[in-house]
Amino acid sequence: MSRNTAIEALQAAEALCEERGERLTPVRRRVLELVLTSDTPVKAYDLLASLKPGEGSAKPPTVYRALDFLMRLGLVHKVEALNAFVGCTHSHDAGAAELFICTQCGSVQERHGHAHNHDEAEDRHDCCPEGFVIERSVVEHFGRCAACASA
Amino acid sequence: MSRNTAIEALQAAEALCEERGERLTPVRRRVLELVLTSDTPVKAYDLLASLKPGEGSAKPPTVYRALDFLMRLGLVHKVEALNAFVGCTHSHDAGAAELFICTQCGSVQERHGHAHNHDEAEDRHDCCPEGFVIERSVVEHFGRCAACASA
DNA sequence: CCGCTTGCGTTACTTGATAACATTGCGGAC
DNA sequence: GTCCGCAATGTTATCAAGTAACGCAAGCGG
Repeated sequence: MSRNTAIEALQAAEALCEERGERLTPVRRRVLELVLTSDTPVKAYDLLASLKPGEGSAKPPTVYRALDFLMRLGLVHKVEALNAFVGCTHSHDAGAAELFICTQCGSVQERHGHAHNHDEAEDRHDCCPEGFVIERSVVEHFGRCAACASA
Repeated sequence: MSRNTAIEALQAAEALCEERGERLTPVRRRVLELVLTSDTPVKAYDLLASLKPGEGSAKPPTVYRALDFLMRLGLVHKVEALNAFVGCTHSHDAGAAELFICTQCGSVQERHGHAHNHDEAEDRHDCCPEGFVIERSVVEHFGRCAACASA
């Protein structure tokens, strides 16, 4: 993510926390910043390593707690197939996110919508087992982004 | 998966290996059997534990190698969000699998199709970032199956 | 018989994630 | 102001997931 976009996203995150009465503490802010400024998904233990240089502190729970918080607010998403995390700059009330991850350059693009019986339900029941009620969806596409595909 | 379905799937697996010139060795067969006879996704280390009772053998690589083989043949799928594995009884030439996992009873149902630019490409490019070429998709829906939802 | 490939055993280690408990700091009740 | 309680963090320890690297043995082709 570009530096400026990251800064805007950080400010948006502050605003969101303010609005929701949540606290964007230093650790959480730092973790969010690290995720946002990376242009590829970030691993939890890389975050851990990036946090340390200050002192000897920063153990796994620190990172995972921050990530849990950020995910709860929809500020970051986990890429399940990579065990890694990406920043999210979309409005957080959209439907389930759909991720497109380039296996060559590592870039990630996010799209929304495409809900089955999530929101608009509609006539997609031919896609869902009869009676199944979706609560959470994981949709991750791996391939080549436009730039890498044409290279 | 019901006992009989599992037996049929095992026979189908044997046939598939025969046809492809692949070897369904004892370890591989045993792992497939364990995955098929479970009615919920199975964790690698549970498989490991299930394999042991014979002797002291069976270390992680044994299980992961068997699982890699079975995935390569499309006989099992990995549920990325759970780090667990499920058996697959579908014809293996279908498009990307779409999994529906009940968070209450753990049952998994599989559907196919729904390819973006995978096979039929068509007019779904409004769903994909322009120019993105999908190679592999992970689609996992979590919620309540019909039985659990109505309970 | 030789050498190659494939599968498996084994050791050791890295990475991913969480449980459980101690500590701190802030805000409200009084 | 003091005390209580809670949310966040620190800390220790451990479990779970996955892989690298090496060696051996069986099968097969020449």
